[in-house]
Amino acid sequence: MPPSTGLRARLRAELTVEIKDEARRQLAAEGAPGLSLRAVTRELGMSSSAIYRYFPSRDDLLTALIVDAYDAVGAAAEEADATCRRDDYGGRWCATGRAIRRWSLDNPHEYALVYGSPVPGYRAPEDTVGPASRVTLVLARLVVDAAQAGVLTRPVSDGALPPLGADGLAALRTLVALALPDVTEDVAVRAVAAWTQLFGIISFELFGHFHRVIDEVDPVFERTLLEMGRLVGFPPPRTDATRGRPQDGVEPGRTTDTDDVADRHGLPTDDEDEVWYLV
Amino acid sequence: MPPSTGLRARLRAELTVEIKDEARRQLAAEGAPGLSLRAVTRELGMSSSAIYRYFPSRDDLLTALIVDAYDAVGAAAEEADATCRRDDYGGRWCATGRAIRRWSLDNPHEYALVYGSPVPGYRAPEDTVGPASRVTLVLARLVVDAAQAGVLTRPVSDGALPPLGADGLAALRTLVALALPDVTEDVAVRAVAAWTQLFGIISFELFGHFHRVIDEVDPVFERTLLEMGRLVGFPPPRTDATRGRPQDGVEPGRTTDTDDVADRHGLPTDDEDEVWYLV
DNA sequence: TCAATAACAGAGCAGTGCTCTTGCAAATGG
DNA sequence: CCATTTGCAAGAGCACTGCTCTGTTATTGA
Repeated sequence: MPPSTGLRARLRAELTVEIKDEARRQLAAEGAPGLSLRAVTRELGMSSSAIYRYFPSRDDLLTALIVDAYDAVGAAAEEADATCRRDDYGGRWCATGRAIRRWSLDNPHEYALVYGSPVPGYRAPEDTVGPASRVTLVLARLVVDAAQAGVLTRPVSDGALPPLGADGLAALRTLVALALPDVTEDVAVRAVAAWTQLFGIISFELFGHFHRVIDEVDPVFERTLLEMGRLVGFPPPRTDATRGRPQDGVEPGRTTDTDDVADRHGLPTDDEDEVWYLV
Repeated sequence: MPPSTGLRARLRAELTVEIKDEARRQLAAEGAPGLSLRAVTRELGMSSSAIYRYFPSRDDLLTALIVDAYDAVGAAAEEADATCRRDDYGGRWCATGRAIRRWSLDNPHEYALVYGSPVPGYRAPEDTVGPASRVTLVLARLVVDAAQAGVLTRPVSDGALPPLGADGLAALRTLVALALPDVTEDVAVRAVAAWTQLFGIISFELFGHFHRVIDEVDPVFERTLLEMGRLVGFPPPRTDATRGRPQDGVEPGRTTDTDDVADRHGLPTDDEDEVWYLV
C-alpha cells in the first residue's frame, strides 16, 4: 500500500506552507496588523473561505508565524554560537547577541510579532513557549558552560552587593533548575539582566526609541555587549572582531566549529588584548 | 465681549477629552487592536461619522493616546524621583525604575502602545518625540547630577575596557550633547545599557517572556536595578527600602522633597549598609 | 438680522474575520 | 467495481471596521 492518505496529506502540507509563506510576505511588507486572510487567499488564487481549513482563525496563522519566527531567531543564535570556539565565552556572548540583533534588523516585523506587544488577545499561547526557549537556551547554555569552566568572574569584589534574600533565591530557583544548573543565583540574576538588556536595546532601536538620541547604534550596541558580558562575568572575547564591522555576515573569522575538546587548551592567541576586563 | 468662540471651543475641548477617555477605557480593556472608533462613538451616543471632526483618523486618536501615555509615565518617573533626596543617586535610580515598572504593570496596554510594536504603519510620529523624552530626561538628569557631583564610580578599574573608538564617540556625542552634559561617553554608554535594560525587563515581564521562567519578578527586578545602578556607577541607595515591598505605593519613606541643598549633607543615615557596592 | 461656518446624523463604500450551505473530487470498505 | 464516507473548495452572507459624502441643524461674527 503506497503512503496511505499520502497524496491528500502532501497537498495539504504544501498548501499550508504556501499560506504561511504568503502570510510571512505580507507580514514583512506591512506588519502584523496588515495581515489579511482574504488577501492571502486572493494572492494564492483560492476562495476566501478555503483558508479556514488550514488555519481555523487569524490568530492561529499568527501563532504559526510566531513559532516560525522564534525558530528562525533561535537558529540564528545557535549558528552564531556554534561558529565560536567553545571556550571563547566572551566571543560566544558577543557573537550570539550580534546575530540576534542582525536577525531582528533583517526581520523587523517578525521581531515585533515575537518580542513586541502580544497581538492575540491576552493569552500566552502555550505552543510558543517551546520554540521561544530556543534562543534563551543558547544564552543559558553559554552561562552554564562558563560557570562550569570556572571562568566567571565576580563583577567587583565579593560581598559588594548583599546576598540575595529568600524571596530572590526562590524566584530564581525555577530558572536555575530549568536552564542554569550549577550556576549561582547571583550569576543567574546578572544573566537575566544581560538577557533583558540585549532585547531591550534591540527593541529600542527597532521601535524608534533612539530617534534623535542615537543615530548610529552599532558601536553603542557593541559596547553594551561588552559591558553586559563583563557584568555577567564572561572572560573577554578572544578575537578583535568586536571592533570590526559586525554587519558583514555572522562572524568573519574562526571557521573551526567541529573540534570541541581539542580547542579547550587552544593555540596561543594571536593578540594580547586579553586584559579587556581583568577584575 | 464674553469668551469669543468660547462656548464652541469649550464643548469641543470637552468632547475631545471625552473621546480620549472612552478610547483609553477601550484601550485598557482590549488593547490597541481592539480600539474601535465606532464603538467609541456608540458609547458616547453620537454618530459614527462625528468623531472624524475631532480626530481625522484612527491613527491620530492612537497618537493622542500615545502622547498621553508618555506623559503619564513621565509624570510617574518625575514624581518618584522628586520624592528622593537629591544626593541619594542610587535611591533615585531605584525609585524611578520602580515607578516606571509600577506604571507599566498598572497600564499594560498603554505601555504596549508606547514601548511595544509601533502600531501606526511605520512612521515615527514626530509629535511623540517630545513627551517621549520626559521619562528619558529624568534618568538623564539623574546621571548628570551624579556625574557633576563626582560620585560616579568606575565599574571595575580604570582601563578595564579599551577606550571607545572614534565611531563610538561619534555615536554617543549627540546623546551626550543632548541630555548628558559633563558626562563621559564611557558613562553614557553604561547609562544607555541601564536604560534599555530597565525597559527590556519590563517588556519581558509584561509581554510574557518570563512565563515558566521567572514566576515572581519583583525580587529579580529589584536585583537588576541594583546591578545596573552599580554598573552606571551610582552610589548605593540610602535607605533599605529596596528590600521592602516595592509595590506599596511609590516609596514609603522620605517625604522630604522641598529642601534641596539642605539635604546635601544629610542627617546621619540610620543603617550601615552603605557598603553595598564599594568599589 | 443674516450670511458664514462649524457640527451633526445618516447613508454608503470597500474592506475585514468568520460561518453556513452547496457541490465536487478523492479515498475507502464491502 | 461500486457505493459511501470523507476532505476540500467555492460562494453567499453576517456583523463589523475605517472612512467619505451629502444633507440638515445649530452656533457664530458682523
